[in-house]
Amino acid sequence: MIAPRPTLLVVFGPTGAGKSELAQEVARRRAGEIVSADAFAVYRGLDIGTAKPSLERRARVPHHMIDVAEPEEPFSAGRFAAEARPIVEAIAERGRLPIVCGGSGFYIAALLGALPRGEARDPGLREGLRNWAERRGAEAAHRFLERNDPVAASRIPVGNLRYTLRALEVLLATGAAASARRPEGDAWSAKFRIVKVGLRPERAQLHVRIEDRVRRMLDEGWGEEVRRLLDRGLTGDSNSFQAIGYREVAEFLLGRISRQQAEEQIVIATRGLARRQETWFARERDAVWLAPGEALAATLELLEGGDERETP
RNA sequence: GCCCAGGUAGCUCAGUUGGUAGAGCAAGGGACUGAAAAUCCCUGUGUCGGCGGUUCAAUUCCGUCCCUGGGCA
Repeated sequence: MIAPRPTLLVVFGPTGAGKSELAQEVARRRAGEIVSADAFAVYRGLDIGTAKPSLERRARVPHHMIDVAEPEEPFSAGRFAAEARPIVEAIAERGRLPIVCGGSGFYIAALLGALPRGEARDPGLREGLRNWAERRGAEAAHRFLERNDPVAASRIPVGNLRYTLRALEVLLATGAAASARRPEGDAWSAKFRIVKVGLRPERAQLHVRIEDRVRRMLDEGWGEEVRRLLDRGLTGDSNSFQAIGYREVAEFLLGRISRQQAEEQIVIATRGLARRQETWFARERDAVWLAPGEALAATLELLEGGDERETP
């Protein structure tokens, strides 16, 4: 007999699949609170372009991990996990249902224990490595990694300079091979009975939804939002500005491309994102996969019985 | 109506001094240990506008027709 564990609902799927709507409805019916797992909704001021839930929605159901960083700040999966965990715990302690909901698979994985302990991060070193690689080339960087951490080098394609430099950063910052670092495991997540729900919309339908959504975002003032960020001095170097669409909208504001071109480019980029998200989530073996239409009823069913009372 | 330039992968185009063709983008698949909406890897048969002709062989040469853009009337 193990101690009853509180339930943690995790909802994921590609952009535009209807995750937020599902989480919102479940939260209302099961006294839940939503912990957003979205790498860009963490930023203040990025609202329309990140499809952030409206203030009305947030007033009805408590949301967390939204607007927790300034747009100039760097953010990371590790920081997300560190900040979201106490929040999830607190929700459960209040006797309410924590619902982690988002499309950033890496963030969800980090929350549940996929990252090794210890940041092994060094921004100064990273910058130095980047400058070095700029002069010596990606091949040289990869060769250097090959000599010092052959296992990591064998897993990283020569063309993926970002991964190569990250492995070197870990190596130089900690003195140990990046490939030797082990995920922390389920030390934290074992505290919960985790119910994973994956939304799997039909591809063609998802594409239509994405088109509609991008157009609506532009109609609803995405341009003004980007204008505000630019006026505030935000540049393309900021992490937050890597969010899909922000560069395109900025280009449009500068008159370099037409609104239609911006819209098309954003739709294409979003489709690519949705595809990569599906690839990422396909690894989730213990998830229940649902079509958006049937998701609410099925999810409530899965939650039936509430927290663990008996173990079969 | 005449002249010129084009009609090649879903799109933009390259190319074949005659031996049935290739890039970018799109699309699809995949990887992903603190930038992750990021980063990277893999996948290219299409009546080479239609029809005739020359040729062992035509998308490539010739003729003709159709379509598109520009110019002249």
